[in-house]
Amino acid sequence: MKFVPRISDTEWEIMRILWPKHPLTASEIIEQLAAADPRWHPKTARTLLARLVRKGALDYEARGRTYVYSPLVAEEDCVATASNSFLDRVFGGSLKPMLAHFVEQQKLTRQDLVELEKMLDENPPPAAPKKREKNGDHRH
Amino acid sequence: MKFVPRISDTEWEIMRILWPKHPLTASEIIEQLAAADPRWHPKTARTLLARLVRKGALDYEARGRTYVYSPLVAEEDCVATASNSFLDRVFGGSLKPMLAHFVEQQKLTRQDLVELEKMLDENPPPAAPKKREKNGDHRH
DNA sequence: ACCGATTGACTACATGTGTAGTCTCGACCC
DNA sequence: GGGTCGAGACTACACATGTAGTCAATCGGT
Repeated sequence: MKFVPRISDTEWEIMRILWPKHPLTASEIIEQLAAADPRWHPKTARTLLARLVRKGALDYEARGRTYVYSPLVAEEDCVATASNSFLDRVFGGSLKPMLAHFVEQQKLTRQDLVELEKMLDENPPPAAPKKREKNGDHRH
Repeated sequence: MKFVPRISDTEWEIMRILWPKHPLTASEIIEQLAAADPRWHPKTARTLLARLVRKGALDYEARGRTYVYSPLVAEEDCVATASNSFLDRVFGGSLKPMLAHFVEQQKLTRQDLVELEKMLDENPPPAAPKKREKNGDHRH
């Protein structure tokens, strides 16, 4: 149960830039954000970078006069946390209704299912499957 | 593209009580919430009910001296919205990485996949598949 | 050496969210 | 009929979030 800070919607966009490639300077990050969506304001991005650092999601290191940023938290941990939280919130924690939803939405094709089965073949489940920690204790 | 208000984490817990069975009085709702998690404070629940009404997610009707609440928005619409938003945020909008994630987490068994295929058999995809609206325009 | 551009630091601010308290009034119990 | 209790109305308040502005130092160019 690694610690992952709570990452907000817009903050995710920044993390998803840094996970695949880092370290990056603020301007490099801002450039990528703007490329994906020109509505990004540089100042907004810088604020979010600072917040992510404060939260412990990113770290930076001075390189000359500027900083280069890198993730402090692993993508897979954040993804797992966000997925569990989504699952609990929207589908009461059970996976099958979620999948059923995507099948109904025609987002999921037979081809996808075949590929997933192949993944299972390559990734055989261990004897003792991990159990998921339910209920994210959001109240204090 | 039905309108669905933004529903917060805790508000979801209330919606998920009302969707399967309604109308319900505030006390009935509070009772169910407390049964699931005794940390729920009645006042908190009432505040959320009021907010959901203000947002247009719920409606109420006086029954004697109290109100009975019912959803104004369909569960499937809210689920679809939340799912798309989650998918965009965490997996950049693509379903397969998400499923891959759940397979890796051993949350998804071969049995599940078989059942999904059965669903596909019963629910054959139409000739022209719906396309998903990307990008939730969260900036102003 | 001076000027403008850039960088990070700090500030701002409306709105949303989680959590709950106070206030008022009518209903019900003696 | 007076007290109590529960319902709903309104208020509170800290923290998060999206969005950006101001300020001061500095770097690079001329």
